[in-house]
Amino acid sequence: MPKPGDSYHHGDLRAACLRAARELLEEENGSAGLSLRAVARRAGVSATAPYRHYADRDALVSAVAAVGYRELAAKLAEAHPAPSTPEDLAAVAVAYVRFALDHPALFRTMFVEPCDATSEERVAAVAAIAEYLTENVRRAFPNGDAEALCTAVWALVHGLAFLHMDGRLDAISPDAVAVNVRSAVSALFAATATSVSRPSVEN
Amino acid sequence: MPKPGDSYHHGDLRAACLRAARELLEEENGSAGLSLRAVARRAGVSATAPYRHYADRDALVSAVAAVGYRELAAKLAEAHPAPSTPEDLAAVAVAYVRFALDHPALFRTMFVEPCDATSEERVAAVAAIAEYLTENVRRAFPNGDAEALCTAVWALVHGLAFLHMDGRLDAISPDAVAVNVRSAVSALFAATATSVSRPSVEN
DNA sequence: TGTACATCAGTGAACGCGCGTTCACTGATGTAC
DNA sequence: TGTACATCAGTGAACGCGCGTTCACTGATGTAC
Repeated sequence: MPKPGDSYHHGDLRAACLRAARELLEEENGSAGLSLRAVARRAGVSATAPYRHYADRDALVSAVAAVGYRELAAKLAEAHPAPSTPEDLAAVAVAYVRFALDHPALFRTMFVEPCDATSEERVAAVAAIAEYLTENVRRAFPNGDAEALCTAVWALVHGLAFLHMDGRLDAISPDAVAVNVRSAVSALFAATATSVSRPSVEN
Repeated sequence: MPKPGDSYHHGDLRAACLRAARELLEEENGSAGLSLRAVARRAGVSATAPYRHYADRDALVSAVAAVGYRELAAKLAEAHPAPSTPEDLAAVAVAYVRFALDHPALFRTMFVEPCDATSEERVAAVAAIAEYLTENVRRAFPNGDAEALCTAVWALVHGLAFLHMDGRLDAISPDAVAVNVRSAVSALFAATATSVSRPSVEN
């Protein structure tokens, strides 16, 4: 017996739309936004079918963004399940930038499309990432201002992601990018480690 | 006697298009891209008139982006004409973020629209900013790795700009944003100051 | 100084496009008896 | 187990829109004589 909403005529068109959207974003060459019609076409369904599952284009886009946030969160966790040292955090930072470079169109959709405050799914997904980051930073720097450091780190990796995506920095290979990210992030962590009078092994 | 290309029928429609585009970007509510027709409308001219001055839409957009880069460069220089200390640089960083928040649509056009490598004007304007940043960082940290630090700082302010623009960080007032930026940037500078064995007054 | 002419900036109709969204529909599905 | 029916996912035609771009044009300008 199929799960509710799972296998009607099409067989879970809702999920199929998300998948189609993801595919389109992966292939995306230009900068054109996601279109409902293109998604329907890709899902092999009439242009109006998605309206059975999404109120309008914005609802679809918000849902796609939510998927993206969840995937990003998974990648970060995968980079290090429970980061507790600056080195661990640096690995997470590298994963963040790598995700952006691996899925630029999705990343843009997540962050550039206007934030739909009414999409609970999306809001929850973003909040989950923010919490994850803050929690990890707090663990790595128990005596620091986790809030501020978290903002700085997020901004740093976010900026690196965008600048690299836009070709503003000329690190060609993924490895070079990783080195780049790692050194920038560790500089930031070093600053915090020294500035927040924290018991140091060396001293 | 009018300068060449200055006062034909319209009186420098080329410049008028740029002005119109700027106005549209200032007013921009949504996320819709700049359209040639909208620019023409705004300039009080037929839809096809701009084609006398721009090969196509991309050419116009690239020209607008170039204007934006020049304005940004001016704002940075205005924040501090020749920054030589970390504090001076922090002021420049604040100016960068403020520019983005004051002109979000323009900023997006500058950085999100695909980079047209064939637009000399645009390439030159970007290069000018990169040089300006590197030069200043080099002056402030003569013994540091200016290249790397420059990337980190740029990424940091760029990320802060985008996260703030997208409402991901909840600093409401411009002043709060400035404080935010300043503390993040100075953390980064502090790291560099300590890590690059540089003569310190305190020690 | 006056006239004839070449230049070329701006016009307006037209093209084909993809878009978001509406609407009345149709037909497969699950369910009540 | 078999039939009648209600539900509702997906259809397809249609709407009005703004877009980028083309084309033959027109009419103001600057210039040559």
